[in-house]
Amino acid sequence: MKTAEIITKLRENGYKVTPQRLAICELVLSSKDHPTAERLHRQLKAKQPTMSVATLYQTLHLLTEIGLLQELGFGEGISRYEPDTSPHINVVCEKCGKIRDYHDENIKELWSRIIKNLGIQPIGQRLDVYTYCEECGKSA
Amino acid sequence: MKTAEIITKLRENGYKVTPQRLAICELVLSSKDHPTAERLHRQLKAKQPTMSVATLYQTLHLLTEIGLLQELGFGEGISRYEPDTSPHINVVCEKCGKIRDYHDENIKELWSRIIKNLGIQPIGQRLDVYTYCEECGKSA
DNA sequence: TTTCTTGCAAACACTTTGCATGCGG
DNA sequence: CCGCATGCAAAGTGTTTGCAAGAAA
Repeated sequence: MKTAEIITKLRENGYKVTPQRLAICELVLSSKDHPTAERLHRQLKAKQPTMSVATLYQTLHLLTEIGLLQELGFGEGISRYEPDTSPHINVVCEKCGKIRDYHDENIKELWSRIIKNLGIQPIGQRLDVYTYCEECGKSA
Repeated sequence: MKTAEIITKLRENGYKVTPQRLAICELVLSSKDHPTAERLHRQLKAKQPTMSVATLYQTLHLLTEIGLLQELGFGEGISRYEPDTSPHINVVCEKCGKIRDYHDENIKELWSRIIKNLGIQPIGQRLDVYTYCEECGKSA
């Protein structure tokens, strides 16, 4: 997502555009590896040393609010953030916690059929599959 | 799950059978409404006033470990516990947090396709749909 | 100028840990 | 009797809040 689009989205939803918000948005919306808040904060501080966790969390929440981000809560109080909000499968390694997104047309089709049967209007979804990734599988 | 079965399961996995563990197991394994640790603790204390949170969490973890329970982590550090570990959909209300399980034949089909297409042996899954439940939908 | 946002620190909620006592097998 | 389990309280972790100062529109 381009910076210009982000600015538009923020303004559309009544949020002011600040350097902090832009930095957070650009980082998290382009990330492919489901970062934690802690890691985002660490990366952001490298560029803007005064970046506070309060601002980070506040921005993550507003992005979730306007549908640009999904928060994936795991046990042990850890949340990871994911910019891909379309229906797909999160392949999660139970050992190292790595997450890989998996898109498949067949699965999407089947999923929409299930949703239709359910007879509700979903505002989001989360499809996790827990497994051991290749590296962890070998050592297990 | 019957008490006798629980005892067998615990022993099979090398865990001692204590009154606390039995009480926790009987409560959580028969619960249909995805309780939080806090609510379980409150209910357990009514019967056994000395029941500690430490024991509760330790037991919840061992049940997860031996596959009798699934921990559903949400944002904000809240976990809910679910005794149904078979593939099904958690219909979660975004407003009140209520969770309803949904079983559907297509889910089995979805599940087997995931296994085939991904070429992995999953050790668990989590399928959430976020929506507004009937009561909350009306007021929204 | 007005309102929203920031950054800091303190507060918070939930969960885990350390350790002495106690019970299961 | 040995070793794991319990209960308590303290520590820990990740997130949220209150508030004064600062920036966006």
